[in-house]
Amino acid sequence: MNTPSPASCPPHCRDCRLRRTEAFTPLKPELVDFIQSFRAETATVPAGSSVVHEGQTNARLFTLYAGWAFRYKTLSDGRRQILNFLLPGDLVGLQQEFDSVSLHGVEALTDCSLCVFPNDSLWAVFREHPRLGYDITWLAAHEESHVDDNLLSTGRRNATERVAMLLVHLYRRMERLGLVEDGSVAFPLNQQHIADALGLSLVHTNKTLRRLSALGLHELKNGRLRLLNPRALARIAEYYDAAERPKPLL
Amino acid sequence: MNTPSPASCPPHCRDCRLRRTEAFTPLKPELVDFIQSFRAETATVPAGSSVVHEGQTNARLFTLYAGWAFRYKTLSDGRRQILNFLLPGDLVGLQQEFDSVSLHGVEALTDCSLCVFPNDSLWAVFREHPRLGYDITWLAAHEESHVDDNLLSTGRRNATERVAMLLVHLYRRMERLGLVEDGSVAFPLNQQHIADALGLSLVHTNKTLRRLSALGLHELKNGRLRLLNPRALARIAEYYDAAERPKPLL
DNA sequence: CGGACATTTGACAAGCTTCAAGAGAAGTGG
DNA sequence: CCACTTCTCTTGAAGCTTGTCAAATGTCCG
Repeated sequence: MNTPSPASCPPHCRDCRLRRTEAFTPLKPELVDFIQSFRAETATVPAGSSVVHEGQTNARLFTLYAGWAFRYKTLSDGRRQILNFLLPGDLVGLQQEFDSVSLHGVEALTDCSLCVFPNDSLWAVFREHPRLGYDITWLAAHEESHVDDNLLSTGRRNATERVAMLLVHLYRRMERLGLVEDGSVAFPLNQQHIADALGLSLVHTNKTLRRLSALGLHELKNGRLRLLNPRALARIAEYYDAAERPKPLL
Repeated sequence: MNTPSPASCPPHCRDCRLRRTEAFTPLKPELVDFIQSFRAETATVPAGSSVVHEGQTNARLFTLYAGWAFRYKTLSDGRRQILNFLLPGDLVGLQQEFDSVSLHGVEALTDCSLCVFPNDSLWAVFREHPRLGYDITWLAAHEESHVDDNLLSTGRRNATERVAMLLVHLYRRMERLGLVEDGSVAFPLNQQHIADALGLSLVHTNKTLRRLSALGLHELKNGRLRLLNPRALARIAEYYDAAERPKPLL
């Protein structure tokens, strides 16, 4: 076990650790209470396990409370593409609420804690609390924007640019969540994950990572990522820090 | 001018041509009337023109009523990635409603007719008509699923598979809209568009297209696409016809 | 006819993938 | 505590897919 057990969801959403950070928009207490009453259960899943299978029916809607996960799709011969990474506060499973069949899989990278919402109740949320419906749409639009970025990377950036992009992007997201410690962030991906996220082979991913770290741009060690030259990495990736606004949290 | 002027939005949404097709979910007349009252204006834009610039502020939200368009992102040296294609009925501009700055551009491929909605009014829609808010979320989730597919293609499919995917995908979408005529559909993309959508170079796109058409799989002529061997194309692309359900329409 | 633009083709270069194999690191069981 | 296994990381070499360069052909339109 290389990842310590993550914080579990507190029994009361009012005590939610995430809501206290700058990363999320404040919500009226009565709405927080509604979210809690809406929540069907809390759950934990171990690192490496599948949270939602590709093609699974009746997958649940949930918020990732702690830990890392990713969405992915595969082709029949096993080629896998990671679509985006999921960090605490991300809402997962909207697509299957509408489609019944999940078109992508979700896998836990570390042990994860989830706040699980009941099936087929999404319409009730919109009807009773339009504000939350609006927030959900906000989250959906922002997840799409992450996928847009990844598509630009795999389609038009070369290997070096892709790797730089991934490192800066994930570092910034963790930073946003207040999860920088000693100038580094937890980084539970192995090189196969990076390769699958960037549309590269494992070998080429390794060589590209080595080149960047030999240039002194980053350090990846003991499951933690440190950006030694964040400006250079951002320049390579053309990463524009879009002055992230607080996100809604369900 | 190789594309005939598209149908303009009718003055009354109740007369909307799109609503009469199988592709869209029926909506209570009073909601249709609300959408009409919500609509700020109708507009047409000529083929090739920019509808939304990358980085534009205060871009509008609109439904594409007729014609083709696409969303894209570019890098500073001009490399362009097309994120997805927009066909009649698609809702455009949700991301910038939340972000104020548009993170992607939108360009008209053909002359287009748009139903334009006023700025900053999205929250009012959710509040007054949660049903429409729910539908908007549905559309957002589905657009993301298209981008997911494109990311899988550029990340993990080879050139032949990508081209086959694009041809089948766009043909099926047009078919869904009832726009097949004589076994072919309008296809206003040039090879540069195809290349930019698939993350390939123009030259390689050309050679791949030629190979597929030499094999008798498709025919691309006079701005129209005909699938001569749709099963073979679908097999190459691993395209699974997800038995499209009717979509909401705003 | 001339100009602009899209398509097509060939030749060559390069980036990335595949194959192969060794070195570390971490967990398992005797 | 130490072999043993397994998994991840690393490196070199060779080959193939794709990109780049260049130029010809075709098409549309003024």
